[in-house]
Amino acid sequence: MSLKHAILVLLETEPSSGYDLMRHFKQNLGYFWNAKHQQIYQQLKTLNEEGLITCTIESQVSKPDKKVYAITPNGEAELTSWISSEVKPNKINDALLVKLYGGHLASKPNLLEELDRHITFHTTTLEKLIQIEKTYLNFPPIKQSKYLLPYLTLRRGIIGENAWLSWAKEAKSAIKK
Amino acid sequence: MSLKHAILVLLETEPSSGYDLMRHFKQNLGYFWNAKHQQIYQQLKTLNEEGLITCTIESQVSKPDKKVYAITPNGEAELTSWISSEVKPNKINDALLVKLYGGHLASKPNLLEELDRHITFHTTTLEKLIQIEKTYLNFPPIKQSKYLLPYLTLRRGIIGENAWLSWAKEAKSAIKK
DNA sequence: TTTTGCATGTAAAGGGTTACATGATTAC
DNA sequence: GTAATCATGTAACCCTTTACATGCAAAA
Repeated sequence: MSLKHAILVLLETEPSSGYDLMRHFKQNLGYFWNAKHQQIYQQLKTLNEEGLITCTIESQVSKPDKKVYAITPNGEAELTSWISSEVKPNKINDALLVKLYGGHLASKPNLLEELDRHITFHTTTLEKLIQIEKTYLNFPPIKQSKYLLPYLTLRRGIIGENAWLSWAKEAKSAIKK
Repeated sequence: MSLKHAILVLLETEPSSGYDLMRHFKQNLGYFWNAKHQQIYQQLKTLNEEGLITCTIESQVSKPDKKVYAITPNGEAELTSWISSEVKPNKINDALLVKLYGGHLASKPNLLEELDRHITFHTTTLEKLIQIEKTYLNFPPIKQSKYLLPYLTLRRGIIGENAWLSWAKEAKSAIKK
């Protein structure tokens, strides 16, 4: 259960609405945490009931009202304790690999097309991450060291996507033969 | 929903009991699909009710009875149709990266210890995969080409774990500074 | 004698997806 | 006029984890 903690981490940086968090997940954190808006709104409700965050309604000009959530001292305590505890290594459930494993039931063109679709997706993701990295590398050294830890998670994305793509290349040429 | 299909893929190769499948998931497929025994037994029950698999009880000497499941023609049809359809790219939810992202709330030694724990885990996984690869590479060419697709999923594991480890190395030395 | 392996499950709770639902504003 | 962006939610269902539950055989 870490959507809870992912949200707390984001709120610890700055108070945000559910919609803000949603964008954050999509843009910045998408390569390591994903959540749908329904899940985020529900989780915010729960965290609010648990007293880990507070809610303030903000009126806006020519835009709907916003519910801005901020972390409470209790929330900070919960987050700090979680951050200091051990996390289990990630569970991997990869449907594409299940497909490949049983790929003798599909046609070769079918498999290659599917691989290409995924290659397109991963290439786009990698390009986005590289763009973000460029921004980071243009920061002055002080700002760079301030954002080192988020940058390292970005590096994980870049290294991971590169590895995925080189695997896909290998797999494609092996299947073609 | 692919535990269903992961099980069908395995049963398509050979009839197995829930316990057999569980071992299979732990040993061979653990780097791309994970499931607990409770989930497997439940899913087998469902698949049986849906008529995608059949169940035969096998008595054994000095061991408990076994329920051996086999795929039915309906199951084969379902599996073939799934294999030929598109799969969504994997959702990534990585708690360790959430922790790192908010790592300013933890101590440096704490972060490094956690990284080391995960490095140990990934190193062990990689070693196991390399052992399996060695076995494959000693197969005669005909057998190699027969098991090419499962081998490619193994390659994904090896390339992925190598990438993870080189990231972790980079992350550790960046944090130490 | 205690642990490991074989073999199977139920029940409750938690986490995540899909479908349904609304409504204003802004840009094309 | 049509699509996208902003903004929030409920309900049903599906998937996964954790806790509880049993029992024999073999090996350490």
